[in-house]
Amino acid sequence: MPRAASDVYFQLFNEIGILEQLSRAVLEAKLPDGMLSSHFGVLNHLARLKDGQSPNELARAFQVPKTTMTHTLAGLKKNDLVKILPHPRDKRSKCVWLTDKGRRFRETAIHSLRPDFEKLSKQFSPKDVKVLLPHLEALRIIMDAQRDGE
Amino acid sequence: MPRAASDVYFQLFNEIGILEQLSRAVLEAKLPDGMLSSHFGVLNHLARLKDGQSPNELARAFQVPKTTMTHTLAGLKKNDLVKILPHPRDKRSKCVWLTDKGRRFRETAIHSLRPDFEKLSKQFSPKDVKVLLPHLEALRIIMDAQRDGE
DNA sequence: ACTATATAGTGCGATATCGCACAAATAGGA
DNA sequence: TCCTATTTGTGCGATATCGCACTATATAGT
Repeated sequence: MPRAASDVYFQLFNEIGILEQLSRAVLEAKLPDGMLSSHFGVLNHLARLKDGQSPNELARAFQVPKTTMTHTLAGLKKNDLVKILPHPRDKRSKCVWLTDKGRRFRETAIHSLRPDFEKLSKQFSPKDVKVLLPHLEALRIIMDAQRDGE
Repeated sequence: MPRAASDVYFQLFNEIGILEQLSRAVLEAKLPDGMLSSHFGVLNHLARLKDGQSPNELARAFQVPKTTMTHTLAGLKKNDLVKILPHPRDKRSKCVWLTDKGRRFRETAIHSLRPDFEKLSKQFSPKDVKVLLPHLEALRIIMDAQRDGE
């Protein structure tokens, strides 16, 4: 692979990294005190896809060590945002479920971001987003698959 | 702003967040032992833009508390990847410069990512990247400006 | 010049994240 | 069945990150 090609990939992930920093700051500014983007991320994941997943599945989904997920889940559980039940068949494992409070919390957090999106939309329209989004999704799906692949 | 519009922005940043997790894992897998993406990020920033910046400027660039940057820079300095000199005029401030070792380290790290990019390119070509990159840059510039703006 | 305010960097304690190692349970093969 | 290897979650200690408060310096207003 020629250097120029390698460089564009590097640039791509550099931009993604910067954008993540910026958007995380916007999100965390809206979250209540002890709440971190890692907590919100788990709530959002459970709500978007499905809850009842195991801590281990969550750890792999977030590319984070199991111990970190144990800790994050403990925080969510302490605030009654999730409930953690034993797995019905596998006695090693557990299942993480959203509580009603957890669902409401996520909804509220998303809602509170609307003014930020509103402001952004004046310079970067929803149509611009709709152009961008499919490409990002495609890239994400590919990278996700390559990760599982080995 | 209608809910549907708000949702696409949320989706956008969700994808960006996931992609950042995935790419950070790829990078950190290639970094030597005590080295973290936060360290590499600073080296890369100093190399891409310009070195000689103050710890405070770096902290603001990375959206991170000053104390965190102090700590990160201490780690880089300990490994002779940066040198930290007093600011010539402002006695409160300091200037962070890359050492030759720091520059080489960054080059090596970037080089070591080439096989990963190579693999990715089979499903997501450099041309695909070139379509994506300008949109991301535009968004990043806008968000960066809005952040400074207030 | 003097005072009040703002800014740069850091020490300190709290929390988050990580790597290692382990116990309990499961899965797979002889 | 029995033995081994794998998987799941967690305790523990180390490092990273964060918020608060403080010192030293610089800036602004008078």
